[in-house]
Parts: sequence; C-alpha cells; structure tokens
Amino acid sequence: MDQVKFAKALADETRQEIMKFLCCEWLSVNDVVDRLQGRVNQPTVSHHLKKLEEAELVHVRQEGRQRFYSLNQEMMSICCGNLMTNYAPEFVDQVIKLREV
Amino acid sequence: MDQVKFAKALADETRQEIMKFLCCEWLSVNDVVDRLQGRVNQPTVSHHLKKLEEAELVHVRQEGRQRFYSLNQEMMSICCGNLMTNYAPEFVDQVIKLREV
DNA sequence: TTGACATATCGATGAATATCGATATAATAT
DNA sequence: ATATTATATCGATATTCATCGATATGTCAA
Repeated sequence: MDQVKFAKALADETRQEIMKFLCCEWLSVNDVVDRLQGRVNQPTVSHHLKKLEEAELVHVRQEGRQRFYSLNQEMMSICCGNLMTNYAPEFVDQVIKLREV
Repeated sequence: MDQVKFAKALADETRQEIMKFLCCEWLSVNDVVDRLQGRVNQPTVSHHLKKLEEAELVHVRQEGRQRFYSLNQEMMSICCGNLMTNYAPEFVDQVIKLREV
C-alpha cells in the first residue's frame, strides 16, 4: 500500500483510538460509538471506518444488520516494515543481523 | 513521541519525498529544493523541514549560512516499533520468537 | 407490509494545513 | 558599511478533512 495513504489513515486521533479498540477484537459500529463515549457520533465513526477500510487496515464482516470490524494487523506490520526499509534502513540491517546470530 | 504527531508528519507526499532525500545523507535546504525540481519553492521546503524537526524526525546541523538536515533513523525506528506494538502485537510476538530461536 | 434497528451517505460547516510571494533574519564576503 | 547568499517567517489563499444533523439504505421481526 502507498506509504502516504497509510500515514494519512493514521493521522487522526479519533481514528487511532478506534484502531486500538479494533486491534484485538471484532466490534460493531455501535460498539465503537459506545466506547468513544459520545466524543463523536455514529456517522463520524462510519466515516473513519471507511477511511480505514480504504487503506485496507481493517477486516470487515457482515452479520445480520451489523457490520463487524477488526484491525488488519498484517497490513499494519507490512506498512511499518516498508517505512522501516525506506526511512530506517540502518536499523533494519540490525534486525537482520540479529536473525543471523 | 506521540503516534498521531508522528503519523501527521508522514502524512504528506512532499514531506515523504524530502525524507527519502534526507534518509542517508546530509542536505542543505537548497539541496532539497533542487532535488524537488521546482515542484515546490524554498519557503515551502522550509515549512516542511520545520514540521519534520518538530517531530524530531530530522537531525539539524548549522554550517556557515547553511543548515544541513538528515533523517533521524533512530526516531523512525522507535516510532515504527511503537506502532507495531500497539497495532500489530501478534506480529511483534513473531519477531520475539524469532530471536529466541 | 410495516416498523424498528444498524449502518452508510449526503450536504454543510469549520478547522487544519500546503502552498505561495514578499520580506525579515542571519552569516559571510567585499 | 554594504552587498550577497541562505534560510526562516509572515500573511493570504485554496484545499483537505473532521464533524455534524438529516436522511437514505439495508436487514430483520412481527
């Protein structure tokens, strides 16, 4: 995925809060709204989830009239790896050497 | 560093282009302007460098009337690591297991 | 089919920000 | 001192984007 698009997806406090909720469990849209405790409303949450979906940073599963979301940890891992490769190559080298030990 | 601030620093195409230039060498402001080949002008480059500096993503060194910048790979590495820890913990586990082998 | 519920979309608004030209600041050379 | 060079700052503008209320869409139950 495009690195700028990835960074833009993370470049919002509300969105990162949502990502933490979705990191290790499946939540419906309303679950997310509830956890945000009225800080933003349902359409705003849907908006953020769409952004995350466009960046392929979430998995989505429809169940009845609800949609469940969870964080795509693999994509996160890949994108962070790309950032490291491009912007911290010397530190990637260190990790590689670690493996060889 | 704050993860949102980090993401915001990366959430711009021009800024990431500049980061690639600065990744493995020291460049003056004008060097960066030249490499961008007229896509943006000097004040804009200064603006972006300031943002990167505020995010502690660049090292700065004054030399005569020039200011040289280079990418802070260590900070990049730390921030990517934090992202991984928070948003891809299962993959961090894999890396840890790799070390134990 | 009608109503209730869950979510998405739309249009508007305000805030953040990328960009520019003009200019200020700072360092050096003549 | 004055001119030149390198960079930063300022004020204005345009664009992007987060947020909201209202409403549409879609799903299920009665």
